[in-house]
Parts: sequence; C-alpha cells; structure tokens
Amino acid sequence: MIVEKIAHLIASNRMPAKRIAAITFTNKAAKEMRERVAKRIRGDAADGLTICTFHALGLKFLQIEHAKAGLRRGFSIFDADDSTAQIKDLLPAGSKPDVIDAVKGLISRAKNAGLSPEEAMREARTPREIEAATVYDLYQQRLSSFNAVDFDDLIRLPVQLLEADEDMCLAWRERIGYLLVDECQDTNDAQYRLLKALAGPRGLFTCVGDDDQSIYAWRGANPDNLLQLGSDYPTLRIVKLEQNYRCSNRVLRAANTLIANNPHEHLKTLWSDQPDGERIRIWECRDAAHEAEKVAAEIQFIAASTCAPWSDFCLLFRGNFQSRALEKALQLQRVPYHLSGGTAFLDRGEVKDVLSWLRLLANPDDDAAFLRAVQAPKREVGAGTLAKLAELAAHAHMPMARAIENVGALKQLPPRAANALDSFATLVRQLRAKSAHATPAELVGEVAERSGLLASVRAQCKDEASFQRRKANIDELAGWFEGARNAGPGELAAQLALLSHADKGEPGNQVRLMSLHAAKGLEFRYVFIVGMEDGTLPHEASLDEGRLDEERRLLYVGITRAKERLWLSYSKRAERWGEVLRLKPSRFLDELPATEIQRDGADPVADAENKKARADAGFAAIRALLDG
DNA sequence: GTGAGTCCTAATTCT
DNA sequence: TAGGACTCAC
Repeated sequence: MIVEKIAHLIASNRMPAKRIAAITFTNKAAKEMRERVAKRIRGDAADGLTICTFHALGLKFLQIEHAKAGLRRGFSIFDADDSTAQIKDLLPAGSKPDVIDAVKGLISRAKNAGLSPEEAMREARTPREIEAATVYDLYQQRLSSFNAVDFDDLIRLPVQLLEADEDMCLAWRERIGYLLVDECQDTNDAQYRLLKALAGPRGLFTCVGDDDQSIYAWRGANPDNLLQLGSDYPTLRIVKLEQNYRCSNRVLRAANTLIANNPHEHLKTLWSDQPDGERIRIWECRDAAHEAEKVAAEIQFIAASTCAPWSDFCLLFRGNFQSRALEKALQLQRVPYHLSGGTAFLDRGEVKDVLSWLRLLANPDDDAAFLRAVQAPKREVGAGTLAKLAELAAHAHMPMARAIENVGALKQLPPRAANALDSFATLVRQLRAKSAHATPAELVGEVAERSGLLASVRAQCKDEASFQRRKANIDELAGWFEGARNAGPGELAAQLALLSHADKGEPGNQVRLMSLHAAKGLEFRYVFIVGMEDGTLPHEASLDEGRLDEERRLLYVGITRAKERLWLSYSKRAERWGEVLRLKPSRFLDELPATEIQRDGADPVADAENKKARADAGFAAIRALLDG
C-alpha cells in the first residue's frame, strides 16, 4: 500500500524520490519495504528514497544538526544495556532489578511525553515518580557529559529542535517533501509530534494504520494518534481498507472472531476473495520439545509433499527464548532456518568489546565505552583505579575517557595504575589516528589485534575450535561493515546500536523464526504459532497489568500473517529452572470459531501413526519427484 | 588487581 | 541448569 503510493508519487512526478521518506517502526519492516520498492520500481527512479525507522530518521537528523542539539560529532548512542547500567549506578547501591526497571520505564515515559527533567519533577506525585525524576535529571547530565544520547533522545531531541526553530523546520520540510508512515497506530506522542513537525501545516503525508494491530502500548504507543490525525488535519482524506488480499477466508474469519472480543469504536470486518482453505489446526503437546518436534516434522512433510520452499514457512512465538526448542528440533531434522531478533550475535562479549572500542575511538567522551574498552582485555586497571579516576574526572569536570589523556590526573594515581592507563591512552591515540584513513572493516581487525582482545580470547579458550568460533564473531562484525567505507567508526557503531536486535545476515531459502512483534507486516503461506498457553500468550505480566486486549491483538497479528494455513500449538507442561510447571491452553483458543478449527490430541499412539503415515507420504512424494 | 570458588536469580515484546 | 554477581585468598 505504502509502496504503491511511493511508486505513484514518483511516476506522476509529484515528488522526486530523494524528497520522499517512508517511516517504519522496526528494522525488519524497513528492510521488507526496501525489498518491495526494489521489486516495484525498476531502474534508478527510486534512488535517494529514504526508508527507515523513526529512530534511524532521528539519528540522521541529529548527525546533521548535532551542534544545535548540544552534541559533538561522533556522539554515542546508549543502548538499553548502557542506559540500564547508568540508571543502576545513579540509584542507591543494591537497588533491585524491578526498581531499576520501574525507574527506567518512568524516565522513558517522561521522555516520550516530551517532558524535561524539571517538568517531570513538577508532575511527579508518588515517591517512585519523584525518585525517577531525580534520576532522570542526573541521567541527562551524564549523557550530555558523555556526548551520548539514548534511544528516546533520538526522537525527543529532533522534536524539541524542530518545534523551537521555525527556520530549521522549513529546511527539513524542504528536505523531506513527502512523508509516509506505516503502522501509525504504533506512534508514541513524541513520534507523532515529529511527524507533525516534519509534515507541517501543508500536511503532505500518508499514514497507514490499523488499531487492531496496536501492539506497542508498552513502549508508549498511542493508537489514538490515528484519530488525532483527523482533527489535526481536517482536510485529511481517510480511506478504509477492508479487503484483505493476503489470507485465506478461514484464517480471516478466525481473526475477525477473535478480535471481536476487544472493545471497538468502529467495527470493521475484513473480507477476502481467497478460497476457504484448510481448517486451522490446534495441537496439544507434552512440552516445548515435543511441540518443536511436531512442528519440524510437519514442515518436513509439507515441504516434501508440496515442494514448497523453506521460506514459505514461519514460526512465531511470544518471547525470543522460545526459539531454543524450535532451533534444536529444526537442526535435528535438517531444516534450514533463519532466526530474527534475539540478541545472540551482538550480545556476545567479544563483539560488545570491539564495539566499545569503536565507540571510544569516535567519541573521546563516551565513558560507558571507555569503561568497557579499558577492561577489554584486562590490563591491570581494576575497580579501585576506575573509582579513583572517576573521582578525579568529576573534579576536573571532564569525562573519565578524557581525564586519562591528562597527565596531571594520572600523577595523582599510584604509578602502576597510572602506567597502565597511560599506555591505554597511547593505544587509543594511535588507533584513533588510524581510524581516520582505515576502512571500518580494517579497523575492527586492528582493534581486535592491537588491543590484545584477540590474544586474550585465545588464552581463555580451552580448545582451538571454540577460539575460532569466537574469532568468527569478530570477523562477522567486520563483515557488517563491508561496503560502508564512507562512514566513520562512530557512525557505524551508532547504526549498529539501532540494529542491536536485528537480523544476523540475510535470510535465504530458510524457515523463518521470529517473535510475534517482529512478524508485523510480513506474510507467509504456512504459519505456526507455538506456546499458545495462558501465561505465555497472553503473557503473565500483561495479564497482571490488565493488558489482555493488547495480547489479543498480538495473536490477531500473528494469525493474519498466514496466507494459506495456520497451526496453533500449546504444551501441557514446561520445565522452568528445575521446577515442572503445569500449563493451561491459552484462553484465546476458546475464542476462535469452532467451525474453523480442528484439534489434535496428544495421544502418543495416534502421534506415532500419524508420523509414520506422514513419513510414508513424504517419501512417496520424493519418489514421485525423482521419477517424474 | 586478578582469578577461583560460591551463591543466587532467572524469561516479555523493539529501538 | 547456567551465567552473572559477590567474596576471599594470593
């Protein structure tokens, strides 16, 4: 839909591609849209088109306007872990994780509402809110002395600047002539204000949204923004899309019935001229391993009997940890798969170490990066030295990372520590000089080698194989930088921060595994949703906080990913840190229309027979293929 | 300052 | 059960 609009804008010469920006919420959605545009618009007509997430747009904005935002070139982006670490450090020692999370959440909410620390303090009522507002103030001071921003700032700062500076606003409206926003129901208030500031009173924009697919309320999304658009832009033309071109009618009827359980202001009924298709299968399984095994076997069977490519299959789950069992079963059955999301790659210690070096090279004020890099690898600088250095740095009103360049500061430390820090500072200087003319990929190698990281990884590994595995992670990081020669290490580290939960590599002809959240906007012929248990989906925490409707929408999103066939499965038991848990099937299963579903029992005998029949059918199909 | 040994907690979802 | 945080000896 957005892609068609872009094609129309370009083809009708209403707007050159380089003045069009299409905004999505997840990296995956942006990537998907880029692919669709590449298919739809041939040649170079789409050159210069911007397709990115809100956060990437904010980053681009700040990289250009950094001076006005009070940032220096090469500023860092703190990822969720960096922010948490800072907040933890600002709270009383020994604060429990739930307190840290609560404070972090309140700060984030204040930022997304566009509140400054002072305003947040004024509005604070409960002791927790007052505590959060205090920490918010200190946290911002820290970010600014580290020349860093967090994820929320990527939206908040551009909004602040644009709303305050008319000239800048006009310049950006010139730069971005037409704005398209996908999944508009997912905008939070700050993002909505950014949209309005960029679109201006002329309102050259297109928004697409579906309030039934609002699944990001937990991070501040406000689906009312969709309605707000109507009153902010009275001339807005509203087009209702009720025909669904994707799903089988049966899938659609199930989705409609499910979502009818949510309160609605405007009831819409999706319809499709696709055939009914097969019934939705519901499987009861013993546990997650059994469930995964069944899924993998079914995929093998269907792939063999229909010659469907692996990429026609998608496995969806509520939480990323649920991928474990599925991966194991797929590996066992030799089904190639591609896992989206999760933190596997960028959470690896050695990858984070190299990234902290890159950040430090780009931004001499980034203390979070400094603190990691100075101990990666261990170099006789421990907690005691760092605490002393922090004190000296605070006294001199400069970040720690800069204080080590200051001979006066080093003189006040014990000689051993001073020496260690001095040689570290020298190394940083040398690598920073190098970074000016090396390609980022070369720089990764250089950092790994000269920092001593590689040697220390080798020393830690018991055998050559595990060393190679960890070295491969660093090599892969270098690989990510291939083809990006123009950007400095800081810009790359910043972009990687935004991608921190994104895909590793390109998915090929592989079964796709991803969270329900990540699946929005995608479609597959065959969709399996696993973990249909009460407590998993709907998730326990969401139940406690009364967010049942959003969980229902999440399942709605999952169901409507299926073009042809859909499987829903649940386990009767789960093992969680040693204890055996009895699980109940998700309450949502009872909300599905009985006429569209077919339940299978967890009868081991029937299972085995089923399996055999399927295996036979699979072989028959393969034989038929070979013969034919 | 570092490393070995012990205890404790842990699992939403994305940028 | 595992990985991270904390403690103590060197």
